[in-house]
Amino acid sequence: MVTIREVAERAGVSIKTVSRVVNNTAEVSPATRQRVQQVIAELGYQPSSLARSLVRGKSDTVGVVIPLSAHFIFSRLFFTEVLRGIAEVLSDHRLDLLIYLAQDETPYIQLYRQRRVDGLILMSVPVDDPNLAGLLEGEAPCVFTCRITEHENPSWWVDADFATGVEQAVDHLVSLGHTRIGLLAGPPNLVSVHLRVKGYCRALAKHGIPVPEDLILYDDFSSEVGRTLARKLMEHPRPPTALICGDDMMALGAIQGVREMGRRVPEDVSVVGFDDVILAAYATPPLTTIRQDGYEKGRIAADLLIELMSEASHGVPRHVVLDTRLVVRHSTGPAPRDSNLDVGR
Amino acid sequence: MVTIREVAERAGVSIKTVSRVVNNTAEVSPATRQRVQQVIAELGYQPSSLARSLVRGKSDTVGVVIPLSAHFIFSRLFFTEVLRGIAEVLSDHRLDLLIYLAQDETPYIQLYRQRRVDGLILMSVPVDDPNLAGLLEGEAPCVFTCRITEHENPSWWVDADFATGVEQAVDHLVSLGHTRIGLLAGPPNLVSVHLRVKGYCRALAKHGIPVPEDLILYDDFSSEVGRTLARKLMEHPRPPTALICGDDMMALGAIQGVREMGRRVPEDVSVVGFDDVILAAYATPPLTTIRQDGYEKGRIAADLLIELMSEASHGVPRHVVLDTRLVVRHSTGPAPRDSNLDVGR
DNA sequence: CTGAAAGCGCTAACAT
DNA sequence: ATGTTAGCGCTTTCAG
Repeated sequence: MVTIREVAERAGVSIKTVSRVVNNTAEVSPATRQRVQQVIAELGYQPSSLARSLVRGKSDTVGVVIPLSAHFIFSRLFFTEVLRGIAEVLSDHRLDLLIYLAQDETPYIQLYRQRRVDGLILMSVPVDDPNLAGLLEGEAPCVFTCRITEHENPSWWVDADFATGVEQAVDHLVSLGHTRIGLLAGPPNLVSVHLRVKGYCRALAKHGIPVPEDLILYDDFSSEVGRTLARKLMEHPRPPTALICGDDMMALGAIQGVREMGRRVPEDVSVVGFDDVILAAYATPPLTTIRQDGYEKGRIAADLLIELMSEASHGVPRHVVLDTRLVVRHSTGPAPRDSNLDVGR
Repeated sequence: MVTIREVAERAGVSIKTVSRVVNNTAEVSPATRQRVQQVIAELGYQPSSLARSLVRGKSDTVGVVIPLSAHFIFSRLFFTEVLRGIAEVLSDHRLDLLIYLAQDETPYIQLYRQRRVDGLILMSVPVDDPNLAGLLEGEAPCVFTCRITEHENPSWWVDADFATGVEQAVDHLVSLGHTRIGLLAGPPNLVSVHLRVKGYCRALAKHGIPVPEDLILYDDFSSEVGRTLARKLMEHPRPPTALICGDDMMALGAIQGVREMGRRVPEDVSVVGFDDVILAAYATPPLTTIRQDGYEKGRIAADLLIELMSEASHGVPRHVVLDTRLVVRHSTGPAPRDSNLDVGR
């Protein structure tokens, strides 16, 4: 590896002068500058980012922590979109992006303690994450791409308005005549899942429909789980005529499960997804879903972190709530005529 | 930030002893060890990875270079699968993963020159990438997840057997009675695209079908392009009855384009994709496609790199060719009866 | 405009 | 078993 010292020797100057040329700092006589630059080119010298970071006390790297199993995350297309947003903004700011898969209970905060990164972006942190305590005490600059509690807290975050999103879905279904609406909410240790349930209850109440506790199911986001839960609900004595799912993969699985039980989508059962990942539009039938903009979420998360890192005083916590939007496609339709005849039984 | 010096002072030992405890090297008396460990815990000390890397001369980080626009890459689901494979293996080896978006002509090799990473994994490098020269001279340990030339060269790589993959597709279509088969190959600056064309020609020859040069189209992998090219081919005086596409997104777009021109899939036109990303199975109709295992590709790439980095002598170049497999779903069917009646006109 | 020296936080010889 | 001394490659005072 070519070092600054070799360049200095070869150019007949001190290392400091080379440093000045490289960093374009202070004035160096044009002649010297040119000579140094020439040697740099000849030798293919590149300053060691390690040494530089060490002395400057920052790594110019941001860690994106994915605190779930890799398989799980990468199969959630939505995260890919968030990642794209993050990657673009970071790249624009010449910040490097370190992906960190935090399996199990990895104390990923060490990434910062070790100064491997200057800040952290946390994707999908569950409420019971053991790192949360330290993070909330402001140990490291970090922003979350999800809320981590429903109460006020000093964290910086971007998140979608899940409650309103689900409410939009319920409104849509009710307008189609549905009154038995199931909810495959997602894993219970995510705030966003609570919010989905909250929106669901709020919307039903608004329409004067009692909340059917037995139609609210919790489990991981995955098509397999969606399939299983949908089958289960279809076996209910009074099965729902519509299903709202925590994410699109779950919805796709649910469609499959519904069909396996001999029902059609959307003629017999309507299905709504969440996220509007690329898959949704291409599905069979194209999926009605609640859109949240992952790319934008990622961009904002990165912007927030950059702002946070630049403040010496970690300022007042900021958070951004992103709107959701119902995208109506073909997995939802009018409630079947006779679906509510058995109400009185 | 807590440094080794503070720990040493507080524990009343030298920094070297602390170092020994942290690295579990040499023998330290149990009493001392325990005292030091206690202080470390109290102070929440974590060794600076920066300083450590600097002195050890390696960063324990691998760079994954994505030398195309972020949007393009992230919309190619296949890369997400490769990334998952890479991430898992790296994580198992306690190697960090740096994502680098190399827009335009970024000299990404500097990541290594600056010792920011110990090695590079390169995704989808076009033949005209200006960094290739340096890379092939062995400037940095690197492995490619694609071939970069069709000839022998000293690079390490994993890649799928594209030629055979497309050949499998042609065989399938011919067995269904198709003789006019179009190819939406992909961007012309990718070796894998040349190989697709090669397999296509080889297979047609095998079946005694002349190669229809005007049915081979080159352009980026994207559903939009797939749509446009498919429409174009449908306007051909003797349109193909089957389309083989360079990847699944392109195939999905092609299905759309075919439909827009008033033809049905697969009754009038059969469409085959490539990759078998998760989307393929959920599409309408479910897509017949040539499967390549991205996850495996990623894992192997990472394994190869780890092997390469551990060899002082950069050994003999290794490469791995992955099998492809035709997955028949519902986007392909028998050639329409009268499709070849106009052969003699 | 340029250089000498100190030191970022750590590890690795080489003592003791 | 433990400490001292040099650096790793760079930037930063502070002089010249």
